[in-house]
Amino acid sequence: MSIELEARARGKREETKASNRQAIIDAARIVFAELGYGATTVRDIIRATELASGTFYNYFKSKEEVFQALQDETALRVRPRLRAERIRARNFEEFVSGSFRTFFDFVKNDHTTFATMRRNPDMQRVRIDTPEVIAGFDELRADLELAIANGVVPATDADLLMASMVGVAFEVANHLVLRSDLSAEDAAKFATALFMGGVQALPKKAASR
Amino acid sequence: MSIELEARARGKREETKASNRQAIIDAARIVFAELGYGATTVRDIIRATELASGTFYNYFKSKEEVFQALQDETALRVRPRLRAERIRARNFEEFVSGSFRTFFDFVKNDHTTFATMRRNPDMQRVRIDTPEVIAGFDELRADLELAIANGVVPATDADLLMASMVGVAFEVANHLVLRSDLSAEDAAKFATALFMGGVQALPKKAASR
DNA sequence: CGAAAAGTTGACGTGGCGTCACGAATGACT
DNA sequence: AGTCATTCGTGACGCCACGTCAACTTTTCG
Repeated sequence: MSIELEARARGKREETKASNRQAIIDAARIVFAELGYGATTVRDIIRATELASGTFYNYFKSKEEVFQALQDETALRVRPRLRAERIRARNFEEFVSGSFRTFFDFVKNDHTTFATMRRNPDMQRVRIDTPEVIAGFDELRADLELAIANGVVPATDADLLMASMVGVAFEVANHLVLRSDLSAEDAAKFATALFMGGVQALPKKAASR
Repeated sequence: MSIELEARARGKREETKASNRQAIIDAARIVFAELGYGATTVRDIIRATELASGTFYNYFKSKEEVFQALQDETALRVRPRLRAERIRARNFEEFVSGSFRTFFDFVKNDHTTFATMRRNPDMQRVRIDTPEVIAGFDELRADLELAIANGVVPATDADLLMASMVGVAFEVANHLVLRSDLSAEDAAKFATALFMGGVQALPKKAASR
């Protein structure tokens, strides 16, 4: 019923296109999680769908591109939460703690996404900063610049401050996944304290970038 | 002459083994830097040597293993410098600033090593934490635990503190390579200030790990 | 010197890659 | 409803990288 409605609204062509694309992405998520990113081949992904090999290439150029689509899907879920948290913040402490807590909570709960990057032969990590992820970084930098302009944060290099927050977030997130004795809350408290104490001491700079 | 001496001392067998292994590593360094890690194939590396394809597999199982050997070579150069810097430190400020300065100096000067990870299709980063790299992390954590035991640093989670330093170091290093307006010294000053201000505020913890 | 051990070589079977000619499904138009 | 053009799924194909292995060459040792 709803399928028929959609078909009438969008046309059957559009319909199967969307469904094929999603089928590939869903299959890829499973296969990546099972074999690890490095070991997965395009063929593995195709086999996990009911499509022919040629069809894959109508939608994606390579497994890298599928992975990007996955990452973008994830980033699209997290980015608005982070943004909302920062906007809601009435002071810098809430800005920082809200960001870290939201991110770490997400990592703890959405194990699969991070597990993909982790389940790899040996100690190899793959990180792809997709457009959506980069946009998230830019957004954070812009918000930091705003905070600087408002005098909430001492004038310093916003780009480096952003990079530091990102670096700590990702690296601590790894330990969060590996250590069972570490809660998202404790990790967030740690990172927040580090930055709240740290920003006061940062070297002054005229304008950033 | 020196070759003959070495041959007599070590045996010709050992001699060519070492030379073959090094030839592969050297070729790999060039090829990785040229094509990027992801795009490089084992065959590309072999073609850059004068050896047959079968010979490669007498020395390495895959391109991953060659890359690990490269990483280990690099880590082996940096780790002692970092360690020395931390040992020489007479207080925690020197500990932190010495570490960051040494690391960032290395990244700025030894462009090739970091460039390999960077010259990749799109925005894909590959990071392999080899045994040597992990040993470096462990060493840093141990030194931090020592600093805590000596009361130079407030008692906190040494593992998280280590992760934070590593995260900031790597992420800022990326920006260091990309931004022409950023010197190793400025980056080190920034990171040092962040941590010197931050550690004072860190949440207390009984014993770490 | 001669035989055994160690190591090198490149051809080979396997399988993934991306393409493309074909045919089926769709939708536009009458 | 019927015709036609367009879009898209299909899978066989040529190409190349992979890792192996039997034959060959070099080194070692008695």
